[in-house]
Amino acid sequence: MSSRKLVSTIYDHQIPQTIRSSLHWAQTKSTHLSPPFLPKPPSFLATNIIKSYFEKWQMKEAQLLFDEMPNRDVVAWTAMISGYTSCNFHKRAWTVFCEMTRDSINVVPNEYTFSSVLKACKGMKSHFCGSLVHSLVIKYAMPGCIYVENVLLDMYSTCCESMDEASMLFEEISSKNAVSWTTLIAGYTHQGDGHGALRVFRKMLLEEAEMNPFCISIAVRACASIGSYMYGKQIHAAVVKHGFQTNIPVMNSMLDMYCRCSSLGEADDCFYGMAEKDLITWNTLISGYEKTYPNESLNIYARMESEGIAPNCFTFTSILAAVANLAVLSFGEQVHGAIIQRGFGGNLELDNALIDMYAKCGNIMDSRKTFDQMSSKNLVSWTSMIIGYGSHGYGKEAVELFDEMVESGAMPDQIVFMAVLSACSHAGLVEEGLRYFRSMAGDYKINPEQQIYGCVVDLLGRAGRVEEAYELIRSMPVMPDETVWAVFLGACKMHKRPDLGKLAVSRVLELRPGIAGTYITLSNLYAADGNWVEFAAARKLMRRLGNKKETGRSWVELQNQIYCFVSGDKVGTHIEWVYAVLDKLVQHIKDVGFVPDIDDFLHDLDMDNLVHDLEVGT
DNA sequence: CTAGGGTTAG
Repeated sequence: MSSRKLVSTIYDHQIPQTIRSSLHWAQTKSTHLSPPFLPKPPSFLATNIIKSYFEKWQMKEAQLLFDEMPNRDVVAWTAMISGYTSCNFHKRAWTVFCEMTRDSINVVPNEYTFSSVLKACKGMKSHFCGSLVHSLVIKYAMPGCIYVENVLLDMYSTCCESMDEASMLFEEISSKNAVSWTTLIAGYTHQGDGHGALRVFRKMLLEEAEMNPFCISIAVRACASIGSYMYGKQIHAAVVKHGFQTNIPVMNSMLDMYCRCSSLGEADDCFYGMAEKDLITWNTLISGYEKTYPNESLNIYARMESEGIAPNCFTFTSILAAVANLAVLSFGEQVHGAIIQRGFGGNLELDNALIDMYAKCGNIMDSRKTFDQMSSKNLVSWTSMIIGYGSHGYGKEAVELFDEMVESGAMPDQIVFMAVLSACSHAGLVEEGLRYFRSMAGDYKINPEQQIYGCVVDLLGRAGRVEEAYELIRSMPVMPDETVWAVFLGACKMHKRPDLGKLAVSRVLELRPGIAGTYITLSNLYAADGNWVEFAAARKLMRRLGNKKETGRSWVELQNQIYCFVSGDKVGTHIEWVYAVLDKLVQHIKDVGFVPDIDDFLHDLDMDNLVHDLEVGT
């Protein structure tokens, strides 16, 4: 319906069903006006209709009506700005604001206008627009209004790289309220500075500001982000004290906190203690179990379905991650089917999770198919695909995809560089990898982090260029951490360089003592040298640590059955089939000229037992 | 006509 017709229907009292409710609302608000419809429709009536259009996401209708309003006051303008913002059309909201300022003879923005447009700036992540509005706020002598101050705070928190501007502004607010505190804490948390967030939260407690569920839930989220079980537990006590245990968002973030602090038992307690749960509650538990117990994660999902709760995109991304961890292709395909069936096909995050799932389940073709069919891609999409190629040994494809990504205009980050570097490393594309490494600082002004150095050390090390890898470590602008040395250690081991290897071991032990694997490698280095005294000493040290290297497991999926086995397995379901397949594989790799490295195997099994026998004196 | 919280992917 055109707005002209709409206006005439208002005159004719033929109110369409769609706007009857809002009109009714307007009438009850205007009982002092008699008759209810003035010769010209009062601005507030049209404004309320505009508002109700936006609530139904009917932006065209709202705009049409606004365009035909004879007297557009500040309230109508603000309704347009806030309406577009609430529909996530932030740029459009900004344009409306600009139009409004051009009409400044007839209309002057007020605190409502500034609040709305600042929210749009936040949505656009535009520090430029935001500070422009800030200057207008000052010009119109608007500071002092707590609504405007709080949304300015929020805008600076989201649009700035650091929290400096926001916290400065916060200090200047004379009458801070609970919203101001919550906004500041949320700002720190969302920027990944959990410690900063908790510092502010502590200050808030000391100043005895009003405590409410909003603030608690974001503080708990801060605990979760830094993995602080101690603080999380303390805030849990405060939650009980304030009687917030029935608040679902509070308990959801509490649940998430326990999951991220790997206290799944307490997460369970939270979950079962909740009288009321919502979809986020279930999703949080499913995603909490996904990393460590993917099996259990799927069980929880099954329980959720049996209780008649419908999953959403969040649910399915966690489920796909669980399936990817389990690497069970047949299950992954079923989940993919369910996703399409429920109408979640084409969701960006889900497609990214599908790429990852198919790659980890060994079906790189379907990863690529998913990737190609995506209508829009983000960095994660490209990275997932490159990691998939890399782990399948398709270095050339990974490199090509990276170049294609750059051509498409996407801005690479550390992680996607790690992906392409590790793909180069596994495929032996040393020169290509080094070129990418140099381009990071050269073309993209990215300072490589430790993990990038780890990748390049691996790249050189695998290719046998151990000396160059060592030189790279020595030339690093930051102190190499234990992960870099550990990678280097692997290269020393692979290319039989006990001299540099022992150096690497001592660095790893200095920086991160207590990892059994380091001692194993050290002892193997001595074994390769024939130095059995040192070998035994290293093994002894390791045994004293008491922590064992996690057993590596392998499994094959055959006709919808999973057959799981470990090295040296003698028992298991159809273990003889496993060995039959294994024999064929070994024959095949021998045929293509591969010589397996059995050094570790010998030391780990036979020599270790020998040392043990010597120790106990048998 | 205006402000703050909880679950997803590399």
